[in-house]
Amino acid sequence: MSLRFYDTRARQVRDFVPLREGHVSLYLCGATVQAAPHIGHIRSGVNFDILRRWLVHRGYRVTLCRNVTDIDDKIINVASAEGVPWWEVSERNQRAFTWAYDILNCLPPTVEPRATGHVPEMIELMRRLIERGHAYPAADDSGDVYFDVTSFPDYGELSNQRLDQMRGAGDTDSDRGKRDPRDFALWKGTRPGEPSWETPWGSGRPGWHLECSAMATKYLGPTFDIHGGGVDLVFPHHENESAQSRAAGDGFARYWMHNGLLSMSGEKMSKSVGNSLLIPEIVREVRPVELRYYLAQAHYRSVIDYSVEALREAAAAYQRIEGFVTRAVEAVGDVAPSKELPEPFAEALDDDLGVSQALAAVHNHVREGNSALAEGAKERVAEVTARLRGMLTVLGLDPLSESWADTGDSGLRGVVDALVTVALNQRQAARERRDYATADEIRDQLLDAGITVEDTPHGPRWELRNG
RNA sequence: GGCGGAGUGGCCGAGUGGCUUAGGCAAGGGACUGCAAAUCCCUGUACACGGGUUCGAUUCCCGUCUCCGCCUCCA
Repeated sequence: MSLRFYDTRARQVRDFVPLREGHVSLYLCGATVQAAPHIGHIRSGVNFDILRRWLVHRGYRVTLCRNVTDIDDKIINVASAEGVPWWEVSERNQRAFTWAYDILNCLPPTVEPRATGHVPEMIELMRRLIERGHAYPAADDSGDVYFDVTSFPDYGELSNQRLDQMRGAGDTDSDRGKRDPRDFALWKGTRPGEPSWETPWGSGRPGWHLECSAMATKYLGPTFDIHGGGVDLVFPHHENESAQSRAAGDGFARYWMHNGLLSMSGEKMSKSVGNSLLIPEIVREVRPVELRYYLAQAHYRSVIDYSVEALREAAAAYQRIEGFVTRAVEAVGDVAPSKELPEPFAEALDDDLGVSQALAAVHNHVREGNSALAEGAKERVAEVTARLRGMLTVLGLDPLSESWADTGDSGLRGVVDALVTVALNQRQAARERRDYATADEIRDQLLDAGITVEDTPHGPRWELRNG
């Protein structure tokens, strides 16, 4: 079967055929850097990172453009409240996003353009829209420029909304100079004390949607393959992007993919609601790789209702995988990830990125591998491990990936190993003379120090306790 | 008012017109072990409710209830 994805516009699963053979152009709505990232932002990052990795595995060259919107009302408000320049706020938050993507092992985008670096492209797009009669400068000389939604018959097709059923956009303070309340701002005229850029229609700053159209087109071309983001962006953001670009004569996105939201106690997590869950807090509960597993395990279009209990369960499930890989490598030495992946796994991902089912294949391999390990069937262990690592690499969850390597313990591991070995030798001696009280006491002391001991047919092995 | 999604066993979470009705976590039993741990094997409890279609529905259709998202900033 071929690769296929659920397309929001078509409202069904469609076979995926890229515009150019062997190449996929992917635009992802990244952050509006008005605050530090919460777990919901990162879910989107993880979901689309897996999409990207899968496309690469399927042999495509992927150009991923993930924007940063570094100017908007909230950024200005935060800056004003803190008494710092707007760009200090966006820089700080962009760094926080980059850090979060990195520790979650999301591969960096091919290009990460910022809105304020693309004002000329936005002006050009507005010029085209005005020339074609789809946009107009506000009648009150405020400097606002609006998109005329009634001029574009397809308006509403992405989100399946009818213009006559819509409420007003209300995306400016006063809707000054709008012809129709549903028109949306391409450009917002200057207000005192706010940053602004010059345009032929007066000075001002970008509206919310224009930057994505301008940047997607600049880096991916007038028509590109996939546009992604959270479902909450479908309307108005993506609807407006699509309207702008297509009214200007561009083909724009051919497939629209949207990830489901993350909720807390059944309520949407949102910055404005104030119940956000920040990444630094979560990685105190579980390790980043376990957080990634948690976010990846549910289908990307489903809602995840966040709970610490579910997060811990996911961590336990991941540790089972990790435990096998660790023991396998101890038994048979390093095994490179296989490029050839089991059919059930590949089938699952081909079908609208069925990560949940793909993980079933992963766990089946873990079980098979554990059995092989118990039987001492080294060749089979190596085979299973290679395939397992191949699958995990595609999911960005390979325990042996350097991305997860602890830093800052240079050389210490060897020292600890030597010390633990001393203790374990004493424990073995105690066991041999059947002094189990002493043996167990040594084991307990190691556990208190964060070291778990397991007895195997080949002698004891130790690990640092997770979490 | 309009558009859309969802209700699965103790929990998380896939999926399907009947076939072995994923997978994980937790629980119980067994194997292994000095005891543990890890691992393997086995076990139970499902498809919100009411109708309909069908030889057969958790899966399709209709209705009801409940929850959530979007139409306002949002991943």
